[in-house]
Amino acid sequence: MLGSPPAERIGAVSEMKQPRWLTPNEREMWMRLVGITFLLPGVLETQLKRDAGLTFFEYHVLAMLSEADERTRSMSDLARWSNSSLSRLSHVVTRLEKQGWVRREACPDDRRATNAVLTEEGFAHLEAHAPGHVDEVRRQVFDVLDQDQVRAMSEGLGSVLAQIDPGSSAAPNGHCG
Amino acid sequence: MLGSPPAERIGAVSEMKQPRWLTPNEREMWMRLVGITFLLPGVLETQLKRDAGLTFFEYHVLAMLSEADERTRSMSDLARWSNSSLSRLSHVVTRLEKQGWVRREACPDDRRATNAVLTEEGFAHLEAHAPGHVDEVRRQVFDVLDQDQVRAMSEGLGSVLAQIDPGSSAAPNGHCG
DNA sequence: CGCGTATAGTTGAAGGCTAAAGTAATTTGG
DNA sequence: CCAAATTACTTTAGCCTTCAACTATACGCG
Repeated sequence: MLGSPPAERIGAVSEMKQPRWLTPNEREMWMRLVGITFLLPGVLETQLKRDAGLTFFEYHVLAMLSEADERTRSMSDLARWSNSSLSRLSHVVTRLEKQGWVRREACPDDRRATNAVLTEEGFAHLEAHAPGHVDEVRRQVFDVLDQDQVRAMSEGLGSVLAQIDPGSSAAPNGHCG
Repeated sequence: MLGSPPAERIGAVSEMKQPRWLTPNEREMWMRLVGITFLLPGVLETQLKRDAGLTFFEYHVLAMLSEADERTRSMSDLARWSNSSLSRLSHVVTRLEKQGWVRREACPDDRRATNAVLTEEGFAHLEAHAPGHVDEVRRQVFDVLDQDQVRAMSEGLGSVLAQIDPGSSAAPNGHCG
């Protein structure tokens, strides 16, 4: 239900606003993209859960924190950087806090804001398991792509991402306070 | 925690098995792919839930059924076609059954097997809302890509998908019975 | 100032997903 | 031809996510 329907059903000339069905090429790409969005997180999560006790999303949150100034970001910024809602992030940070990998701090400048800080243990845990994760990413993704393909996909994916998340390119890097 | 670490930490020549960190190009592509896998399903689901009362995954299941022989597939085949576990599919089909969009049928040939059948109402519902969904897919994805980009991405995504789901290309089309 | 609105974040309930275990039928291998 | 292993599917429980509601602070402006 994505490509064009049987010819008989297109007949009615008077019909307004024919849906712009996907071409065969588009449909093929679409099926593949859907397949990847469905399967890739699960594949990576299997390795992460087994080796590091982390969700793919949790790993990503820790990684985004590790690259921030002073390993600290406001919840809102961290949500933007990890492509999540504030609510989802809040729940996850609560979990990570219980593990001792992240700590919440009040922001002195803006008393509405909360900073999430990656703890030493959190950083150590990430550092310990990053190589295994990167290896898995390589095995599943980059080992089957050559440099030109990487460049081409990066370009296309960048366009789509800019479309679905216009705010992402404007993400600040700092924390508050 | 995906690109190379600061130079000081690479110093130890004797260190075995340096992780194969991502190059800047790879890292850029990776961040974009992760962003899309996190955000795209949600974006499409917003439209689908509002207009059709369907999850992205539910829509996909109905779509895969609609294209099968007699709009019927065994649960196992349907799971393969919709990139899901049998368990997830079973839950979803139960839900779709309650809505009257899908019906389960025993398979006469193999009494372990169950066929999922798209009902008339299910097909009508899909047909009614497919144009809106396709429009959304176009807006979010294909309107920002030219034909060459579509071909290039299709190729790259195909390689990755083949890697993470070797069984997907061998999916049969028929139902049992 | 003070009112309305926007921003920042948390929480709780409802529902979906995963993993593991359970049932049942079929195939395989001795 | 029977036991063991495999395949097909369902179910239960627990975790995760989403959605809506709520608190609290900051900003805009008449």
